[in-house]
Amino acid sequence: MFYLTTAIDYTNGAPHIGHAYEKVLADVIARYRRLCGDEVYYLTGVDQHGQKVQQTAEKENVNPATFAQRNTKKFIKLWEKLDVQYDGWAETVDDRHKACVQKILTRLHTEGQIYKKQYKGYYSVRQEQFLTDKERGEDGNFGPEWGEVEERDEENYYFKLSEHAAWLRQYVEANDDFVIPSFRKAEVLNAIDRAADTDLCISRPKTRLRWGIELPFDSDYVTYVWFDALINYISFAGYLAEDGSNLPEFEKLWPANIHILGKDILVPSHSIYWPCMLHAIGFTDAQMPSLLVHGWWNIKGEKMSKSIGNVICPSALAEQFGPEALRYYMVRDIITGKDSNFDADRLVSIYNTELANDLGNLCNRALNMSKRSLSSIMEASAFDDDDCTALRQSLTQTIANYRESMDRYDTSSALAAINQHVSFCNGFAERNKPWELAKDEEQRPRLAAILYHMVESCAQLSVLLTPVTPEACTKIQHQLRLPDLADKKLADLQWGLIPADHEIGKPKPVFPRIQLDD
RNA sequence: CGCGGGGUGGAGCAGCCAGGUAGCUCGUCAGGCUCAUAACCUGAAGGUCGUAGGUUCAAAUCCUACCCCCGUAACCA
Repeated sequence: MFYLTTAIDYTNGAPHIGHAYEKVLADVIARYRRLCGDEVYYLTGVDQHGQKVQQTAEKENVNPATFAQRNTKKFIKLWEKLDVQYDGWAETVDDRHKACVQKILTRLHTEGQIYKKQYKGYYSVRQEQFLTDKERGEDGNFGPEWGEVEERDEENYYFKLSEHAAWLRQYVEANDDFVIPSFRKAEVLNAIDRAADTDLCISRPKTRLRWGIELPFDSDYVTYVWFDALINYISFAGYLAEDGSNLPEFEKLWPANIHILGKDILVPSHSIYWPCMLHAIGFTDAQMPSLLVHGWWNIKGEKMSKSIGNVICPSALAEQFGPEALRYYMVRDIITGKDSNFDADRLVSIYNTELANDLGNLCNRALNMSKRSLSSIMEASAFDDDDCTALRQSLTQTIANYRESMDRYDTSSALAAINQHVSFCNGFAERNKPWELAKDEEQRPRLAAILYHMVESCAQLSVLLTPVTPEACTKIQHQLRLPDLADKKLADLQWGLIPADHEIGKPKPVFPRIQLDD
């Protein structure tokens, strides 16, 4: 079983390109694992609790549940539009999730992992947060942006994070695949040292925050973000689930093969709090998940932000260019783990060259020539030569490279591998000139072999590309009149997917070029 | 003061962890082809791999110092 999750998105606003990237990346990986023949469980969802949601809802004069639900719908709609197919959907308001959270809190409280402590400090009423010395200006006072600042005493509950720091350090040092890519490891180790002597506040008094899960041992408090949001990864996987809860069997899913998340939430939440929480609950080293950390899409070199006003709406892009063009771009023009610049012109350029001109055109010319000179019958031929052998080798190599890259979650080079074979096929056509062979009846066996090699390539490529552009691949398979290709696994990709004397269908461009008007 | 990432032909990037002819896509230029989605194929020009040292037979890749860009600054109760 391959269990993967994404971060759950905060329902305080509408989804942007970063949200879309993460879910599409996860979807591509999930579909790839299915192609490998794995059983896959893909969990994603939304984080609906918290102060921001409560505040924004109040401003709009609706209750937080309604507000959160309204935004949740925007996410669900987008995943439909982008053809993101998940198996489990996590909403933190779900009663099954709440029950799991409360069971865990009860247990840790009973075991003394959670304790109550008083804190005294300066509190900004406007920002609704305590202030530290870092918030002080150069003159030592809190600036006007904080509004009225008052001294407050407040009691809260803390999780004994510090007790797990030593364990975590040795675990992270010993396990290179805990954080992927590995260059993020240093960051995590540094953060562990900083967290070593600090415990984690996990509550808010209801006087300040009502919109959350109540502490099972103190009804004056709700739990704050960590013990709510992070637990979704196990609660919706069936951890401590009641009978009849309609959740998966936890033992089958856990540990998660990968939690996919952005670099912004690696430290401290996912790389420190989460493993320590799991450790506190009793999970062993072998039961720890891996973290696949992706980078950000920047806009013209700048971070995307509402205040700059450069936020990109994935839904509008999907409508303008088509969901598959967007999917392809998002896993092609960024190296998993690193940042990249989002650029609609590049999206169009990459789509037009790689999908329309190269692959789409290859399919189209192969089918069209077969139709014209073979009446669409892929007749058997005994002809073979070095170039045909080279094409078959190229395809074998492409599949191997594709797998190797996908296994590292490097979607960009996996697609590059596909493109390499597409280029080979287009060159193959130029070298063998089937349009000339067709004029000479004596060349018929060679003609049939050349076209077979091209059409067979289209068939195999249509399987390889399925995780990224499922719709288009279905279209190709339909034109080949081989709908069964949709059920093929990678292991089935042996030469000869096209049966001898099989009749293929009519060509129609599957990746129409995108024309920009201006 | 910190921490993380980055500086590679016009543009965008890979390569660096496990040193050994500098690679990819786009763009540019010159040819070719005509089956195809004004597509496709071939060839060419273009880089002292941020700077300065060091290690080595050999460094984009390892070490040291420095410069520049981006992000982040936990815990915030």
